[in-house]
Amino acid sequence: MKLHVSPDTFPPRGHEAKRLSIVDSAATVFCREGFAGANIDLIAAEAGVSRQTIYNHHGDKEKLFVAVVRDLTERCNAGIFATIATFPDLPGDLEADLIGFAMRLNQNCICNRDGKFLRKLIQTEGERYPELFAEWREQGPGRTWPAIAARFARLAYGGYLAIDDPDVAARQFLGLVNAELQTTFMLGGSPREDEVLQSATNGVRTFLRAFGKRRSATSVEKQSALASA
Amino acid sequence: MKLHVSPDTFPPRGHEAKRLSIVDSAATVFCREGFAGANIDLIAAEAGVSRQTIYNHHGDKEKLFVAVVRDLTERCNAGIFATIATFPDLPGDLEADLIGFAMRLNQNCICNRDGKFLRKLIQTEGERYPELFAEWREQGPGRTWPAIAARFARLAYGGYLAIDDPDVAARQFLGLVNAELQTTFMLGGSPREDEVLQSATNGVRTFLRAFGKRRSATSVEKQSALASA
DNA sequence: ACAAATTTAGACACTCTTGTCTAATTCGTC
DNA sequence: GACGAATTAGACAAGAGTGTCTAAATTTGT
Repeated sequence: MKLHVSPDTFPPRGHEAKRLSIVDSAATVFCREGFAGANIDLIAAEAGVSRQTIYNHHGDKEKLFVAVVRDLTERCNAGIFATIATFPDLPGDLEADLIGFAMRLNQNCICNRDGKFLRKLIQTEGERYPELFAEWREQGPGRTWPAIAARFARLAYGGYLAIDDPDVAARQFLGLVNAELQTTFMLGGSPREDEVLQSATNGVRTFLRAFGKRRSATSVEKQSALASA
Repeated sequence: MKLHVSPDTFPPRGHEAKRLSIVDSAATVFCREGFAGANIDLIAAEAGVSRQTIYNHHGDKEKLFVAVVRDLTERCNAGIFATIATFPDLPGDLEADLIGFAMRLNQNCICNRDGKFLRKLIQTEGERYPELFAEWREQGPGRTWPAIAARFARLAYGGYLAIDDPDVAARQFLGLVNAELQTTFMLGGSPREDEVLQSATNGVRTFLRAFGKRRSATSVEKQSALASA
């Protein structure tokens, strides 16, 4: 009698797989509808799970929401630190290397599913859960920005850049590299890869016009415009 | 018949005054609670109006929301264009003048009540009303960004700046000037004035390191690093 | 002061959602 | 194959919110 109608998904694998599936679907729905607009039945349907299972796992709509944010924060942070590890400490072509770094950061941490969702949840529900998002602020920007700043400081110390304040430079790097994506980010969309590349390229070029030394032998051509002053 | 030149002086009671009060309170509540979480009774209470009056004026929760966004877009745009009119076309001290412009833009258009609310509504409900926010995109960034770019182009033509692409430069100017306010913006907060000034100052300095000519006599020191060629 | 228009408070029907409960079914594991 | 744990569908109570309606009170124009 019981006809298990699960058209797209695999049959229930295990206990943890179900938990993951729930948090995943919850993230999707919370982002699309907002906390108040999100519907537990919809989350359950999207996760291919009965409503009761959600309550068994998380107890409460609010607890589920907190679990979603914690999960996203953790995964995003891991991604960012993994990407920071690829920062070019000994650049061959500084411009190309920084563009590559910016692209990895955007594609793997900011424009991907987790990054988009976390950003949206912070924007929409940040004021309602001050302690939760204060935690994000400490764990996220509070740790990643200094880490990026340290890498820029190392480049400056190595003679590749002329930087006064590495913290300011790091924030400005991020601002420049994302300068052309702001509107898309606001509306919750995902920029196409060529848009990301365009923004990163323009951003890095301006960054290097401000902070670059013509030292780094390989990219002499790019610096020539600067030198033509 | 209703052609009265009446001196609609006080806020207390009037037909239009009530309409304004409703839209105002609705903006506050929609921003705080999101569309789904917003409660008509709460809006009515906050506006000092009965629930029925809201339905008389706007007919519908959704129509009320649209009225709020249209209202905010219009007022914000007016503010931005008014501020663009103060752009320094013939700068005395370029750095100081650009910092002043950035401060006016931030304080009067981005960090003020209307700007904060509009930004939040776009972020939270943008995906649910594609046509409404497409309209905003055209009327807002679609018109203000080129206007700012034109001003930068004029500065470049006047020999004050070395800019390749004025549109890119304009977006990067905004990105730099707000680089240190991103986290605060995300969480829906209002940065303190000294934070805004700090970000604007740092942003403009970097902008001028990238695009400035050492022409502008007053800020020679900052350009010296660049000039060390 | 009078009449028309507007606003108000409250009741109301209706829908939707949360979270609980139960009994049947399925899964994991031995 | 069998047993305990997890999952399921469905019904359910309780609460909240929207939008309508009405009769009374208030404001507004003349």
